[in-house]
Order: sequence, then structure tokens, then C-alpha cells
Amino acid sequence: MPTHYSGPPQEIQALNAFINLIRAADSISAKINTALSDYGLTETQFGVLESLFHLGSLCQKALADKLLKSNGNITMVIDNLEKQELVLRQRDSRDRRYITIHLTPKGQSLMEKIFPAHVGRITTLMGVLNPEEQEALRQLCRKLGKHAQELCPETLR
Amino acid sequence: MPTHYSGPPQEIQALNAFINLIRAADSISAKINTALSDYGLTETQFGVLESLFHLGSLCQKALADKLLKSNGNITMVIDNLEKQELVLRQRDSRDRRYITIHLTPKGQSLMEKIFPAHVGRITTLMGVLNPEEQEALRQLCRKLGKHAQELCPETLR
DNA sequence: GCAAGATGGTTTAATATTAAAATATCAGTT
DNA sequence: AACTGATATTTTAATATTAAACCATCTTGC
Repeated sequence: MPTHYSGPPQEIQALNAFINLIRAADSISAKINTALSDYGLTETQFGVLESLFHLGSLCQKALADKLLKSNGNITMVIDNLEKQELVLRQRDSRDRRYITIHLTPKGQSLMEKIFPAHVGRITTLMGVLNPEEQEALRQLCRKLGKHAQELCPETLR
Repeated sequence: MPTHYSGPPQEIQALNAFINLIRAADSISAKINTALSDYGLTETQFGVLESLFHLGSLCQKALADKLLKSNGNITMVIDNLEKQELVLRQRDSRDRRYITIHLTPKGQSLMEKIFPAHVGRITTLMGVLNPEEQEALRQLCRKLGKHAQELCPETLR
């Protein structure tokens, strides 16, 4: 579904690429989130567990930055994961402002159990693209995401 | 930032493409949403206005499907747009289950005023990719989004 | 040492979102 | 005409998210 906007070709093209990008991400996220909800996890909760699983223990600010969420939201997400005993908080003794979040053994084994199926679903969803296409998509998105994050707000006015 | 997951190359590649796709979409959406909030519009509210602006009047179900939101959410979004007098509801006289949503003149002129700058921001954000890259991204995302939406849930278990 | 500012985390208030149940309407069958 | 099932919308309850104010802690410059 192309845009119905009429304007300079450069803008039309940017708009069409944008629309398809957002739509693809939304459609895929929806499928993945449905599967995660079967484990009682939200997308952000899973994002926290995944970060800890692959990167090791992190403080809340690092998680907020990585997951592009607000600090306040991460506080609540960690609260809920703590209630499920999947993570635990540990105050940093050197700098008491920081709280390091660790996976509990229960959290660790949950991730070991569900992560393979998660990757399997992603592989299925991405499977409509061949390896060369997936690599091309990765590079294009990487450049795009990097650029967007570095762009200072004034440039967009 | 590549995945730290170790597994079959096919899965690694799918995961890396997926991560960069989601991240690019999130980063770009964040920038666009910040700009929209200056007009007092949320992403979904703008999505509704944009659909009506370019496609003409639509019923709520059509908007929900197009924007990938729940019916209940659209009811609330339309409520809020109606309060701002940007849209109006009109019960369909032939089939009274449907409610057609129209842009008001105020809504129409708002879109005429802000849409060019919106496209400008998108053009800037996408501008890190050259025309060929944008076209490639569009095609890859289109294929991906289409596939994800058509995939029946059982295939993902 | 101490004031000033920076940083990480929490709280609060408001809004957004969804799933599920409820309501209203229509279409087809008997 | 009454019943059944489908569809569009609304309501409800629960959760997610953010921005902004706030508290605690650290760092810097004097």
C-alpha cells in the first residue's frame, strides 16, 4: 500500500520506505509478543531478561537506554520481574546510586528454556527473506537506526 | 550490536536482521512521536487523521485494521479526536452497526498544515540511505510485513 | 570540607493499550 | 417471524508507558 501523498519524488520514496519499515516491525512484533504472553511476559520484560541473559548483570539505567524505555518504566518492569522471582536487585556498594539487576537461577533456566523457541519464531518470520536479503536488511536498518539515534532534535524541526 | 546468541548460522542471521529492524523502527518512531506530541497528537491519533486525510472517511473497524490496534482502543482514540473537534462520527444509515469517521474542516486544515513538515522529518531521517537503498528497504520490509501478517499462528508454535 | 550540579532510581498522575464481556445490528435459515 | 451466527462498536478492568517531580548519592570546583 503506497502513500497517497503527492510531492517531490524524494519525499514520496522516503515516505514509502518509512511506512513499510514501521509496518513490518509492527506486524512481526505483534506475532512475537503473542507468543511471549503465553509465558506471562511482556515485550519489555522479555527484553530485560534477554539483555541480562546475553550481556550479564546490568544496572537499571543501562537497561532503560538499551531498551529505549523511561527509567520509571524500568523500575516497574523490574518490580514485576522481581515478584516472579526471575531477577533480583543488588545495591552497588561502591556507588550506592546504582542497582545491579541479576538473573535468578529461575530466570536463567526460564530463558534457557524459552529462548530457543523465540529464536525459532524469529527465524520463521524472517524466513521469507533469503540470507542475502536478510543481510541487506540488517545493514540498511543498522545504518538507519544509528543515524536516527544520533540525530539531534533541532535538525528535525 | 550483534546478538550474543550462539546457534545455527541461519538463526544468528535472522536474529541480527530482526534486532536491527526493530531497533531502527523504534528509534525512528521515537523521533517522529516527539514531533507529533508538539501538536498534541499521539502516534495513533495522527495515524487516524492521516488515514482519513489520504483515504477519505472510514469506519472504525477499517481504522483498527489499518493501524493494527484493537477496536476498543480506536473507540477511545476517536473519542479524543472528537473532543478536539478534528473528526466527527456519523452513523451509517444503511447498516447501523457502522460508524463512519470524517475529518472536520478543522481536522482537514490541521493535516494540510502539519503533514508537509511530518514528511520532511521522515525524509530527513531516511536521508541517510540513498534512493536505491530506500527502495531496497521498502521492498524487503514489504515482503516481510506481508508474510508476517499472512502467517497463521500455528506455524509459529 | 562544602556548595552546586550531575546521575540513578522511585513516585505520581495522566494517558494509552489490550483482552474480554456486553450491546446493537444485520444476514441467513428454518 | 423467530433463531442463529456474524460483525461493529462500546464498556470494563487490568496493565504499560511516559513525563515530571522527587530523593539519594556521587563528583567537581572552590
